[in-house]
Amino acid sequence: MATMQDVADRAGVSIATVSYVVNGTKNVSPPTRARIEAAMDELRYRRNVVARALASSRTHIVALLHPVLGNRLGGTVMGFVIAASNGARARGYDLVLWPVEDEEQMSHLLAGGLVDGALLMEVRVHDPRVDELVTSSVPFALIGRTHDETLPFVDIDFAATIDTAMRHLTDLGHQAIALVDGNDETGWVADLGPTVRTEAAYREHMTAVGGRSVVISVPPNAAGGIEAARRLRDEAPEVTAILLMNEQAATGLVRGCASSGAPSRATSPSSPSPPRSRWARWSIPCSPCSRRPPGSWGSWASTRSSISSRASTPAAGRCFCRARSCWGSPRLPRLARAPGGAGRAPGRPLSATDPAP
Amino acid sequence: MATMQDVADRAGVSIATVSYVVNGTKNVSPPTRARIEAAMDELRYRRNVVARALASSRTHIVALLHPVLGNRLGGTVMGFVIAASNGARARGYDLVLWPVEDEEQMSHLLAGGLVDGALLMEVRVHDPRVDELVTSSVPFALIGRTHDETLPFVDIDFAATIDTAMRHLTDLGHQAIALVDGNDETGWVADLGPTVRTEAAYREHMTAVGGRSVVISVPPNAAGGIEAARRLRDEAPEVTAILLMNEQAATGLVRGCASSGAPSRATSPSSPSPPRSRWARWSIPCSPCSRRPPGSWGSWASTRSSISSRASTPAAGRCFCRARSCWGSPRLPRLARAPGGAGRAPGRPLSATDPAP
DNA sequence: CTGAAAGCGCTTACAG
DNA sequence: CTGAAAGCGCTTACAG
Repeated sequence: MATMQDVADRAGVSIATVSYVVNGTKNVSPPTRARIEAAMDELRYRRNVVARALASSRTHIVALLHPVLGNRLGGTVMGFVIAASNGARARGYDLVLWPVEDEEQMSHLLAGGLVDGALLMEVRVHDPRVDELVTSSVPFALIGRTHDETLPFVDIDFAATIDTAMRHLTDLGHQAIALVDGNDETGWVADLGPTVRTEAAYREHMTAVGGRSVVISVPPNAAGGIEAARRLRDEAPEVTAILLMNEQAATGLVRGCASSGAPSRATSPSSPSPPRSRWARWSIPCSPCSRRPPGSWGSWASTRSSISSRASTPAAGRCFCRARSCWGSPRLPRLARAPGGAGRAPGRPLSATDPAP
Repeated sequence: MATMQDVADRAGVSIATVSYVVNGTKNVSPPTRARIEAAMDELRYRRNVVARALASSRTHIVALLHPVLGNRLGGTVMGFVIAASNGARARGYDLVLWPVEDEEQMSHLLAGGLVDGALLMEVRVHDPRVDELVTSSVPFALIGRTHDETLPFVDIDFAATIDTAMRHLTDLGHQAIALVDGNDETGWVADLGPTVRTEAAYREHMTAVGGRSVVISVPPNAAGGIEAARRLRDEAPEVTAILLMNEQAATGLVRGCASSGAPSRATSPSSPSPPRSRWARWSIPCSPCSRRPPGSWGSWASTRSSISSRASTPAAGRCFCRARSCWGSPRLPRLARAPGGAGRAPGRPLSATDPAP
């Protein structure tokens, strides 16, 4: 692999000049530049990013920290990943997805000086990884937020999401509405921002309308969904509609509800018999709702904000899962001007134009 | 951030000695070691991995290259990711997921000297990224394989998968079996190893049994699935079972088939009317099959090898999607001894004990 | 067992 | 506009 010195030798210039044209840091006379570019082409020169990082204290890498969960990465997460990747590239950074198990591993990564900045996903309300991020001197932003909302973050507006969902269901005439959300043995899922905030918004809504809050928390998998269906039947038989904030449990939930009575076709004119089950018909609106034939199955696992309901009236193509989000929250610009001075102050958003420390 | 020199000063030793204890490269007398370790603790020393990488020519990072597709990352992919991550860590490496759009970006990454090795996913039969990998001097392995099977790879055994699937369906009495696989406007999906090899195995099987091959290739999304259902109805009405090699189209396919006739409960004793649709009942066996009540809905999007069939007889808890895989294929050891000599020869599998070039 | 020193491949004030 | 030189924070033969 050709080095910058090789290029300099071949072009008959100093290594500094080569650096100037490679980085565009200084003006170089056209003839000199041409010689250097020719030499680079001939030698197939590629700058060594490790050496550059050491000399400049900038790696131009942003890490997207994601916990190593067994789960697949859903559409919502991938949306963030792709947007972050594009955003990084547009600013001259590379975005890498870094699977980290705990704050210990994170600390190792951050202290190593290998990343210029970090993005954290699957943020919990009380998250030791965020503490680690704060103590590190690496600029960061959260995708999701902790209880401390002064930290830089972007997040989905769960209150608005719940609001939209509840309005839909009450418009359909539902009053006894349950929330099924996530839980696991470690408490990890229960403390996730989306879980906590959805539940809070749901309870607040139910209290406001004078209804009873029914919250069923189950593991994020098919078995959890089945369990939720069973518990709903046993513990809250009055419930006619469900908000689902546990994508991985969706299939199990539907299956469980369906098997709690024989499925029927309530709206089919050729079926004179009445619905045999409370769960006669399920509708799970989702992103490509516009294409969804009314009353038919939606696409599974579309977004975390999927809403499932017993739609006694077909949903008629409305889409309920476009969660309003807080992108570009006023918090971000404010923190951008936050104190911290030069260098990589914690809590400061990334910027491609940051000076080297 | 404390430097190695700081630690050396504090412990009253040379920087070399600190390096020896940090890396365990040489024996250091217990008292000296103790002083150094104390100094490191007090200073909260963390070795700068960038400097180490430059000096040693090894970054201890392995990149898992994945194309930036809009799709979510399914269970199969995540299985590979997690296994690779654990494997890397066990050998003292960090595994990062690097989203790359094309071979151009890959070349940039590989030449930069930032990764010690690379793993490539979503391999196509003719894949320019693999050519780039071969020309680079970075050791690599493919997850999936191209037409050139002398390159180091691990892959699912698609022939065996199809064999198992076909046996299941023929055991159920099916003869007219169609394959629904993937396609897109760029031809990318159609050239994917899984697509190509599944289709080949399917056609071979059908030819062997004297049946007609029916292959429907549709985009990997819900609309594609609906399209497939329509085309099956129009172009191959004799088909009674389907192999699905297009996870993302699963929901659309089922929806499309269901709406091509009214759904019914063929096996329910309380329903005297005969099935109104050819697609009376669908069963999609999947990983957690053992938990699946016979004849009920499986979990969606479980593996690429999911098989959907019109199970006139309930599948009775058998699981058909544990694809046999080629992990530890004899190819790997052979290539491990392949020519290429010292350093990072192309085509040589990664090893934690590789000497620095 | 320990250390002095060269070197990894760049960047970047500072001079000219 | 161009270059000599120090320096980024380590590793690693080589000596002692």
